[in-house]
Amino acid sequence: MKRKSFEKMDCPVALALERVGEWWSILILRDAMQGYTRFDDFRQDLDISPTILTRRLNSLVEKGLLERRRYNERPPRDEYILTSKGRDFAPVLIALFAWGARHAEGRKLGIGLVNKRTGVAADPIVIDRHSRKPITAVGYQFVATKNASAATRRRLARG
Amino acid sequence: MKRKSFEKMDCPVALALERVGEWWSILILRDAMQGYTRFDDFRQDLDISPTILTRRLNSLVEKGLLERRRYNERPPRDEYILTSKGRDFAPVLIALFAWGARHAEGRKLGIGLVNKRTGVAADPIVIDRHSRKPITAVGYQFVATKNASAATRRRLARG
DNA sequence: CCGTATCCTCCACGATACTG
DNA sequence: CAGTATCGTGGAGGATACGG
Repeated sequence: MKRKSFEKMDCPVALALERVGEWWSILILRDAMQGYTRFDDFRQDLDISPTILTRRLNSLVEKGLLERRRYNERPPRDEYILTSKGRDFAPVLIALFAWGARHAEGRKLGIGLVNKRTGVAADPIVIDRHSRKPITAVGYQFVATKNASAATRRRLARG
Repeated sequence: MKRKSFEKMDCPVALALERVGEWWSILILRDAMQGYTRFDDFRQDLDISPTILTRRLNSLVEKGLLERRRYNERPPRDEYILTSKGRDFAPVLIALFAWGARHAEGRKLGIGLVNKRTGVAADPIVIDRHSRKPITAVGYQFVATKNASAATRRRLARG
């Protein structure tokens, strides 16, 4: 049988799960936050089959988390850009990152949130107390890095 | 083909997804944070088939997010309690809650994070700046409520 | 009340090949 | 480079019945 839809549940958590879609979508969003925009970049980074990447990309566009933007007319070339709805998903990724890093038992991960350009590590969870907005994940790399500072490592270990 | 495992990816986000398991697991964790502990409570609240509930519960126990605790010997009765690893997942649920509430287009949800005992609403994302620890979700109800204050509603709408 | 056993269905995902 | 087409599969999830 088809999986029961969470759509009718009166709970934002269930709604969110329903609307994001599938597991791959979350990793695609992660990549998008790092600045990935093109099909083959996603494909290579995720090691995902092109078929399923097409499906997930289309689904994310449909659901309003990504938007397709034509950047070349002949031949037609599209790139996939985060919408504000998609960017709003950053806190979820940050929370997942923190949990995954903290409970990566048996894994020797160099961990850190690193700005790709500057190489500077940031806290995985930083909320501006006044604006109540989380620091956006755009520009930060969610992948594990070998050169995370000891301080960052300690912060992550503490949660 | 079997879905590719995220286990070998060197990214805490992928690891987290792999270790949580399936979609139902996340809703089960949500319920557990509300204080649900027993099989039939989960089953009724989620409207999930008993077969799959058993599977997901066992999986969460295996993965160390829940622990089984016998509370009655004859007949044998178990309840499912969040471990610290499971409790650490609260920020993810809070972030999912916030995102889902904010982007519940076309849904008229009374929204709020409400303490079940006191009925007091809380911010969906509140991080203590000094301890850097998010307020635990235990004791708070993630379900949508009709009586969320206008202020809470506005906070949620702002993100 | 708390599950397990059995059987079934569907779809997310994969492999591969091919096109503008 | 950026996809689509085709075909196949495993496992998550479901229905139902049964048992301690």
